[in-house]
Amino acid sequence: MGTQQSRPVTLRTIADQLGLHVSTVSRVLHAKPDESLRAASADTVERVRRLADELGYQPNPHATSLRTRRSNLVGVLVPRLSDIVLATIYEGIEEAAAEQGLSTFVANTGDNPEAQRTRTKMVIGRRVDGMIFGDAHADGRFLAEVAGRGIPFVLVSRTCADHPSVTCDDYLGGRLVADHLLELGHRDVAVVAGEPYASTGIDRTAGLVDRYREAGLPIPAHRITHSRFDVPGGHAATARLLDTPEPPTAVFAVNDFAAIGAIGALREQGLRAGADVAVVGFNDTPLAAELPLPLTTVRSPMLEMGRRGLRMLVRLLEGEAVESERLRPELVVRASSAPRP
Amino acid sequence: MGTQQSRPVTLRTIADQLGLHVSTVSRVLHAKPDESLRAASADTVERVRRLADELGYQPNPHATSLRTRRSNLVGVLVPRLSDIVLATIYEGIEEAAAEQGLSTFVANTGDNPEAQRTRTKMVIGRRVDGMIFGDAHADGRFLAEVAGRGIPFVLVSRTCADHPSVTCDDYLGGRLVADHLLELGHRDVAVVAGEPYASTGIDRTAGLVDRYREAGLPIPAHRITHSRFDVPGGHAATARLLDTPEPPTAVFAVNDFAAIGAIGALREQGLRAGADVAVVGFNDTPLAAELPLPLTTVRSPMLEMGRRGLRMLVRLLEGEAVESERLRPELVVRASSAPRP
DNA sequence: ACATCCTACCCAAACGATTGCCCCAAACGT
DNA sequence: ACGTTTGGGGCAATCGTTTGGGTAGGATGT
Repeated sequence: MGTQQSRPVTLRTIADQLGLHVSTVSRVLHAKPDESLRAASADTVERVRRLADELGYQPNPHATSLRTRRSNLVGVLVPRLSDIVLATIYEGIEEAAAEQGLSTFVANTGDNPEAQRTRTKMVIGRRVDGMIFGDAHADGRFLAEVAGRGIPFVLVSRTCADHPSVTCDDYLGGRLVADHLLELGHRDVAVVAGEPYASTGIDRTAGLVDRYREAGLPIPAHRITHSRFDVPGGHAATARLLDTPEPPTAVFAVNDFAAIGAIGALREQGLRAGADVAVVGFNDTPLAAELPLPLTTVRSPMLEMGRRGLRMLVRLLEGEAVESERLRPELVVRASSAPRP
Repeated sequence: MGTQQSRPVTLRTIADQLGLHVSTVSRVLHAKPDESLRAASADTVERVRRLADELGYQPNPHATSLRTRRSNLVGVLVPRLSDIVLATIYEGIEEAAAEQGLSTFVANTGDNPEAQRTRTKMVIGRRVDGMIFGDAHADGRFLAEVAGRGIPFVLVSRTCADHPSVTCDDYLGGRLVADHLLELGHRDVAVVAGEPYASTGIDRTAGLVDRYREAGLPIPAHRITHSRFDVPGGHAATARLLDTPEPPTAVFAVNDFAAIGAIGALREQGLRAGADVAVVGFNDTPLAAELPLPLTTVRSPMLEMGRRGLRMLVRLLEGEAVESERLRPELVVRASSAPRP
């Protein structure tokens, strides 16, 4: 824990106490084993190390960053941390960052372009080494700007153009859902497709739509509607989808929360989710399994996505060429998806 | 947006370009109106300002921090960001921090004392000006250590000893629940009390228990059981509570997620939440209103708690004396709390 | 005409760590 | 015996800001 209370211990504290020069102490403490051997005698190395942790020495990161032009900081932008999906991804990022000795700044942008700009500027002002965006918009304008300014970054959760990203294979996820619903006999499915600018929703929808088309059952446009990624969003969207002479026999919501909203909307119309209408979500958030009506959903490796995203950024910062990763989703069948009535 | 791409623009860039000394530029850019007037002529001030934002100058925070020994950084520790309650509180913190020109580091500790120690150390190593703990443990040992080291901090969500904190008035919240259940005629209520080290659960429980005692209906010890603050935790705890000859007619779970778990456990026993057994949660998370069985709960001002927590820390850093704040909870009655059958 | 006071700046020393270069002494080679 | 290497460290500049002191030249006061 270090015995110091007021005076911060610096390299000089140690150097003076040992009659050495700060540069020597710096080399001893900083360099890897191979280096420190030629920096000082084994005996000196030992004395320096011992005193350093006796005093609880911790290098001043501001001084280091100033000198090295490397902050060991990364900025993370997400739509909302109170969305458990992004929160979990961020947990992965933070975990991996800590392992690498990096720290992260995270900020919400609410998917608002202006906030994206101002928050990015703030974060860059803090001299981060790189950034991770969890709120990429399909139109890619903002990210093009950032790339143009030479800031290294990677994307998580959503893809955009060919910026490096770590995502779930959302398209495949959509296909898995289609396979499942086809198998259950559903010929008429509606999609709560999420925000139109999010690749997650776009790709999940595309996967399902393509698979249905391949099965000879093209999904008409009026069966697809956009929505927010939350409960009220899913509720409203589903209400719209049900406002038709013949309601669909299955609803695919591209997000678990939207799916919960969908269940609510169904109930409101006197339809029983899981019996009259199959409902499938996406992400397998912890709640899905524990709902009164356990939710069929697609598990996406959120924590892993965050971890890999950070490691990809690190490789990028080291100058390596990186390639986008697409993680494998997995269908989890539960009670909410019933066979076609 | 700044026209620079590679060479960072510093005070010197501006000074050289204007034939001034960096110190002059620094004063012009840094000081408040009253100061900058005596730092340079109105004309010079104007030229400096114009060039600064033409070049998109952003002060290097590492240099500033090194010099001033103030980092404008605050560290935040929470049990888990993927818990929506803490995530929301953190959003409030981050929001308020941004308004004050501060940045935050946030880390999960999982309520694990060792993680609390190592993460705190990391954060302090980053030279934060102060900290906010959302994971205080009732036993206060760790926080006493931190206080002993002279790190300024405040608590949010949970209280501990007399460290300054911003919390919901959890005790009152518990009483509100008791009032409600008493009014409904419930004479036999069980409590899913959360983690034993969290003041939230402790106080909410105490509020309910005290009120019931005052009503002449003391709650026996076997009606109270601890649990994790999540769905499986609430499920398991409720299962234990139901494993008795005469099940209670109402269950108070000190957290919405635990309440959802409780509803599941009831169903498993063939009991209908909201009909056979009243269920009340706490926090009024966005889900509560949207559940298949809308949940009676107590609204706690989570975002506001975060915002106030940060502002309290700022006051503390400015040397003001601060006093703990207890925010008002509000009972929200929904379908899950039925009158006693 | 002299001291005095502003005005509008400049100087230089920090803050703490990193790093290319230099240097001294002992050891070594031939 | 003398030049060369090597082991063990010291020197000093540098990163970008802040801030407690100057100081030169003009205006002001008497």
